[in-house]
Amino acid sequence: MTENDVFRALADPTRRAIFEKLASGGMNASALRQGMEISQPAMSQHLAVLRKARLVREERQGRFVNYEVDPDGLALIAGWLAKYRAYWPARVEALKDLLKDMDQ
Amino acid sequence: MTENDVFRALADPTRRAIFEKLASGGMNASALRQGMEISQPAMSQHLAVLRKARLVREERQGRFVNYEVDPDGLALIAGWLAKYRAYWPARVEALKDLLKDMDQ
DNA sequence: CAGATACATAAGTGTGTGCTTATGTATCTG
DNA sequence: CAGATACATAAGCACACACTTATGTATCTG
Repeated sequence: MTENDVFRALADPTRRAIFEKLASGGMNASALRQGMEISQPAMSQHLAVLRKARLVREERQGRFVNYEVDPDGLALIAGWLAKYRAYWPARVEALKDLLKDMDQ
Repeated sequence: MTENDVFRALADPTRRAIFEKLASGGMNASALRQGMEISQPAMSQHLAVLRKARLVREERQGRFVNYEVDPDGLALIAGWLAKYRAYWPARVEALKDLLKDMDQ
């Protein structure tokens, strides 16, 4: 898992769609394919790229492999972005509100 | 400028290096090349990609073209990341501190 | 105006990427 | 054990990408 792995993984729209789907709840590779018009090998290859970037992690459950979001990859992006936070001051207040919400 | 433009622009390590250099202060294309072992056309092409992604914007000054960070591209990444903020709760407090600092 | 400087664009090339088809591996079921 | 199911991996192919060399365009200077 390198910075390059993460950015390259997110550079593909299909992979971002897969990631987004997983963000709404973990599921196995077959379930991920539902409504996505993508072949089984293509999905498997995309998941391998996302795994290498630690954007996703697997957990084998018998015959199935359950996938879920791995926070590590996201954290790397967040860290990268934080370095340039000086450039989006207008959005600071909005972000603060978001964080306030996260406290429940 | 689309989400795809931004992620694809950041997928290249040379472009991230260019962006990072610009983040420490605007400069022209020739100055950007200093210490970067990159040809003039390659730099120009990378800057075109970053421009299309609105990660960078230009301002012609006579014979020179001054480049600087454009917040719009960064904001798009920040927005994308915000959708998945539920996955890095451990870093919320740290982020809050960062935002507090930004208030000066 | 002529040359130099700063940058952009065009065209060509090797390599990487995302797909395909085919096959392999692991687990479950009868 | 045999077949089915879930997924991974291998190999090949078309296309995108990052580079190169060559040339174009705009601005400055003498």
